[in-house]
Amino acid sequence: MRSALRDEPVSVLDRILAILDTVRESHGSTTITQLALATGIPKSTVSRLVGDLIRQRYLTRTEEGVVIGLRLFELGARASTPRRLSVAALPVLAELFNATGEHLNVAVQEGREMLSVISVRGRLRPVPSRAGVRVPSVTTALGKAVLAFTDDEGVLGSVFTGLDSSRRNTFEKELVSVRTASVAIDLCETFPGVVGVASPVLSPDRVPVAAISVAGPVTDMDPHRMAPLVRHAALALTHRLALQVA
Amino acid sequence: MRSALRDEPVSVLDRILAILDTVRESHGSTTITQLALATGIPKSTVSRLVGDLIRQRYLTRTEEGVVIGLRLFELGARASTPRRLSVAALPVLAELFNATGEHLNVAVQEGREMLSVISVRGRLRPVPSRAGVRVPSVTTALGKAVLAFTDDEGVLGSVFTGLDSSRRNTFEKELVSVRTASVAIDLCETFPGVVGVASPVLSPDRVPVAAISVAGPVTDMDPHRMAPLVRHAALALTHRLALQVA
DNA sequence: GCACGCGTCCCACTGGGTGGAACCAGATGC
DNA sequence: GCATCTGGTTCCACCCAGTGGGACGCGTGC
Repeated sequence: MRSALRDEPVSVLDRILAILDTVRESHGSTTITQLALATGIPKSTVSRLVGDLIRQRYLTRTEEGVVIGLRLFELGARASTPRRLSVAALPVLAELFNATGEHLNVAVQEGREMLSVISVRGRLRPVPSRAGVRVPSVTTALGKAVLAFTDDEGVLGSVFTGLDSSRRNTFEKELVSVRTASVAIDLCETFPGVVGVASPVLSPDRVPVAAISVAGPVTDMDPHRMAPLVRHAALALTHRLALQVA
Repeated sequence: MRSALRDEPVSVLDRILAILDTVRESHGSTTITQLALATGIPKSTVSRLVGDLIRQRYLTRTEEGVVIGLRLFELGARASTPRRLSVAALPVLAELFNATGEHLNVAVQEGREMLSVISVRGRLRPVPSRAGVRVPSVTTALGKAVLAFTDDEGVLGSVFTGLDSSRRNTFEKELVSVRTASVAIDLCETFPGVVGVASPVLSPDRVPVAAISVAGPVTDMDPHRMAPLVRHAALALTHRLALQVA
């Protein structure tokens, strides 16, 4: 039916979430018309839904268009996983930052990508990642660190799709070596000129729940000097999370 | 109609937002049944909606119940106002923290309360406020700093309600003096043993958009020493925001 | 003036949402 | 063992909330 560029959301909930996600993806701001086009929802419906969301301050209208509102910020700040990780990771990150001075990240797996949950600014400019942004799992150190310890065939499969068989083979080899070293390296694969070094954070039953990484300029940061520091931090975080149970 | 303890949400959107807000308010976690009771929505409907929200990862199920999920964290991290403020405030906060070493907050007005948008840990334990939490406008330095510069009668009125006429009178006098000093003080009114000192951040057309505050132990922090530092920081932030327009 | 683009509003139609009831699953009591 | 309770899920016939095409208002640029 309909023009249907994509799966058009039918249920009210799907529509609302589609609108929210589209607003998020539109860095900066969107208009009603753009939202209607992007989501495939009729303009009048978008107008009504967005109006309601603005009234509840889940969205806000600025001169430049519609943006995420304060209520969503409030909700996001209470999200369970990021909070638990923050509490446990703060002292670990402080120590790691003292030792390195570089850009730090703690990220969790989200679909076939990694979602940065905490981010500490180092000297890198522009900042390659902030809390709340996604980075690809295949190329980043964060992603490789987690994937190397993942048993879930579904996730691995979905990440592999899109790689031709030769790249896939070298990638699987890389994961094996990451598994033995407990450290993954991203040599300018994701951001030009940026090296990343990451190590996985495991739950008590050895399921990877997150990864912690250091990133710096390729010209001036030695990944092999960073490796033990990052591994130590990840182990410390793993340990603190295990205790945190409460 | 119906039993109606409160305004029962009818539209799907209202129901979803009511559920999300209830999950947020339940520090920790909730169950389907508790949500149904709190929102007045039939259990079967809550079950279906929550199920959908979990499927989309806006909520997550843990052993202890339902909690805020990663997608909401992602959305919240992209919220417009907090981001703009963060970018502008970071260097200002860094300087203020160097000068004081105390707990810092940047907050915006949200209804009759203040919503903390950025929070820097000082030596206070337990931490009185974190990013994403609300504090009352009437007692906090943050709230008074903003209220003193607000013209909106509606907001002032709604904050005043609940104060008897004598308290209201002294409060109005306090706001006048805050207006001349550009600094508000909270002497253990909100948290026992905690002093707060705040100064407003204004938009170019002199509407209060936020406030910046220092908080420390009453035993060991002199509010009058802090006042000029906080005022300076607020002015700097006001200035940086005015430039940021772009 | 006219045309265009964006947002809002209107209102008759209809199918997605609803919710009471039945059903599971696990825990607790006797 | 059976009965009971408490959480959660599933079913499905009914019906009204949500829908969306179209009209409208407003600003803007030609």
